[in-house]
Formats: sequence, C-alpha cells, structure tokens
Amino acid sequence: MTPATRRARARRGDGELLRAEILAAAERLLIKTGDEGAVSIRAIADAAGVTPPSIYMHFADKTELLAAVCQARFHDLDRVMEEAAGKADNPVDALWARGRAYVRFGLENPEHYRILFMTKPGAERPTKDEGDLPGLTAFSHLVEDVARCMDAGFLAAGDPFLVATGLWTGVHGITSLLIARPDFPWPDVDRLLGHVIDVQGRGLSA
Amino acid sequence: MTPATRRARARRGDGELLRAEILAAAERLLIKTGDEGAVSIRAIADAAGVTPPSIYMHFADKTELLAAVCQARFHDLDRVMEEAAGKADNPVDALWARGRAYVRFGLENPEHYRILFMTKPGAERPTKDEGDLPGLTAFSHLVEDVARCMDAGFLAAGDPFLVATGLWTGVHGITSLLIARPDFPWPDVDRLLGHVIDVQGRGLSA
DNA sequence: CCGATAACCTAACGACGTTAAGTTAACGGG
DNA sequence: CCCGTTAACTTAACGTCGTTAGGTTATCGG
Repeated sequence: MTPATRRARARRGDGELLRAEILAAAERLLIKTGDEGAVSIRAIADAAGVTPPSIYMHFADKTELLAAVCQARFHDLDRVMEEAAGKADNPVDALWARGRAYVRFGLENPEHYRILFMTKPGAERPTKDEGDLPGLTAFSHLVEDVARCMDAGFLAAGDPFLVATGLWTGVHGITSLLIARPDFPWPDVDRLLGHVIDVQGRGLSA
Repeated sequence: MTPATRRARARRGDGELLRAEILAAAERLLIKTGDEGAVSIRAIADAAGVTPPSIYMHFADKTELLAAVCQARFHDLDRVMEEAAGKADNPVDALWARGRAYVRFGLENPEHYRILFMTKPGAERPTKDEGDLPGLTAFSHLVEDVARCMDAGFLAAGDPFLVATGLWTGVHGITSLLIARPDFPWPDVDRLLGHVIDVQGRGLSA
C-alpha cells in the first residue's frame, strides 16, 4: 500500500511547503481517527504523499511534530476564550464564560487536549520562542481577568496567579476526566460545570 | 541479553505463580523507571525470568496487565483515604483529609495515576466483577462522606453525587496537571491545594 | 515406565520511530 | 544548451515493540 497519491516534488526554494502539508495531514488524521496512536509517522507520511524520512527534514522527532500540530489548535483556544470573555459585560461573567469555553474546547478536541495536557513532556523541550507551553498566553489572559475581578471588588482580594491556577485546575479536572473516563456515570456536563462554577463563585466572592 | 536469570518452571498445578511474579516485576519496573513507556512486555518478561509469550497465558494483552498492576495500588488509595478520613473528628475535616490524601497519593505514584486516570480505556474492558474502575469504591466512600456533611448541616443540602463528582474533578485537576506539566511555574503544592480546598469549603458551606 | 497435558519456549509477523546513504530534479553560471 | 551544485526527496535498513502460531519440556496420574 504505497502512498495513496505521490506528491510532486517542491521547487528549489519551496522546501517549507512540505512542512505545512505534513501538519495538515497530521491534523486530518488526528481528527478523523480521534486516536493519537493511529497518528503514526508512517501514516502521516502516507497521507501527505511522501515517505517517512521526509518528515525529519522539518521536525526533529514525532513529539515535536505533534506539538506543532497542537500549537495551532491552542491559538484557537485562546481566541475562543477571548471571544467568549468579550461577550460578557462584567469581568466575573467573563471568567465563567472563559471556563465554559475551555471545557467545551477540550471536549471538542479531545486528542489535541490529551496530547497537550495529559501526557508527560518527554525530557525537556526548549521550544523556540514565545509559545513555550502553547496555552501560556491564554493563561495570562485568565490571570488578568481574575485581577480585574478583584480590582472591581467582585472577587475577594488575593493572589490572582494562585486563584487563576486554581480555576485552571478546576476546569482541567472536569475536561480531562471526561475524556479519560467516559465510562464513569457522569452527570450532565453542563450541570456539573455549572455546579463547579457556582461553588467557585461562592467560594471566591468578596 | 537473554533473561538475567531464568526462572524455574512451576509445578503442575502452580501455573498461577507466574501471574504474581509478572505483576511484581511490572510493578518494580514501573516504579524504578517511572515511565510507562519503559515498561514493555519484553522488559517485564525479562525481569520475571521468562519469555514474552508466557505473559499471555495470564493476561489477554498489555493494557489488561497494566490495569491489574494499578488495581492493587488503588486499593491502597482507598485505604489511605479511609485512614486519613478516620483520623478527622468531623465529616468536613474528613472530606478535606480525603482530598489531601488523594493528591499526595497521585503525586507519589504518578505513573500509576497516569495509567488509571490520564489515558483512554482502549475499547471497552468489562473487567470481571467489582473493581470495575478500581477507584469506584473509593469514590462511593467520598459520596457517603459528602452526604454525612450535608446531613450534619456542615454543607448546604444538595445532590451528594454531584458534589462528590465536583470534588473529585477538583483534586484530579491539581494532581494530573502537576504530573503532566511539571514545567509550569506552580505555586507551592500545599498552598494551591489549601486554596482550592478553602474555596470549595466556602462555596459548599450551608 | 508411559502417555497426557500443563507450563513454558522458539520463531516469526507486521508496525513502529529513526538513521544512513543514495537518487532525482531544479536552478545559476558557462 | 549543457553542466555541475545542491535542495528535495527516496530506498533500505536497524532495533524496538505487541502479539500469535506452533513446537518443546517436564511433571504427574496410572
């Protein structure tokens, strides 16, 4: 079962084209199969119309490839959360909208979520520049939102970083357990999330 | 590098002996290496002084083996939580003691924790009898504790199952993110856990 | 002592990530 | 127009993995 359709070789300066096509192919596979295990280097290469070693021209190893695949998706996460927060007309509602958007995003992209937040980073990966962990900007947006809530007196004064971390672990707990243990007799997701948000809201209020 | 020391064949009725030795070898490997990836069927077989196919006399596949390894450890989890809860002299303190014990246990057995609560169950595994998911009895103990808190008026009346689920996702969020993202600039674990417990306590109180 | 069979082993399959060493084709320069 | 340089790939292979088919060995009842 050689490549489905063999890709035409890129022109002299256009080696970078393949990189994008590899990422697209990996993305397609990850979404279609919904299983990280099925997204092998060989399957990706085949889907991209290329042989496996070609992938190593653009990615040092498989984990770097998968990280790149997810990085794009997690710029989406930040965008989605910012959008949701923007629609609210006070910082507290924005906070909860953020949480809901986070959980929904995770459940809609479970394999991306699993790779990013449910696997150990094998050794150290000093990824180039800003996107060190890809959700870091999203997190700092959260911290800022928490600080706004405190400044406005909606939440009790305290350490915004600590509070934001607690909120993050809260929504992550829901998201990751729903992904990892779908067999558990979960209550309705919205009810559970609503309850957790409610509890956090009471517990954090001034 | 054939087996380190070859195991003597068991006697006629004692085939089950190997099962225990395989579990022990896998347990040793998992703890020593601290990496699920290093615990291969072949490595386990080698550590048990046996060839790889012998393992399939006692376990259908690798995931079943790992599940069995973790099941024992999670009877420990229930025990540890019960012990911690038993030392408290009111049901609310028992609840928080449970949470602290849970997080500590997860951080002390990160690979077990990862296998049980951070990986997708491949297809359906209708494990024989009671320990369907191994932490289920521990969870029902939690539900009972929550109900006691409500009955005693320490927590606002409500659905104990829903509240317990929220508490579970809360401690799991902390535990699993600490395991999966050790590179994040975490606040002190006790401070974070204390904060989260404090928030939940306020949010759930009557 | 012998045949049955429990308790293992040998050999192999196919898939995986990854590397070394080719091969092909696009371009700048003569 | 051809030619050599070299970017853009490929072929072939290594060692690993989980797993299976089929053989071998040693224990035990008779």
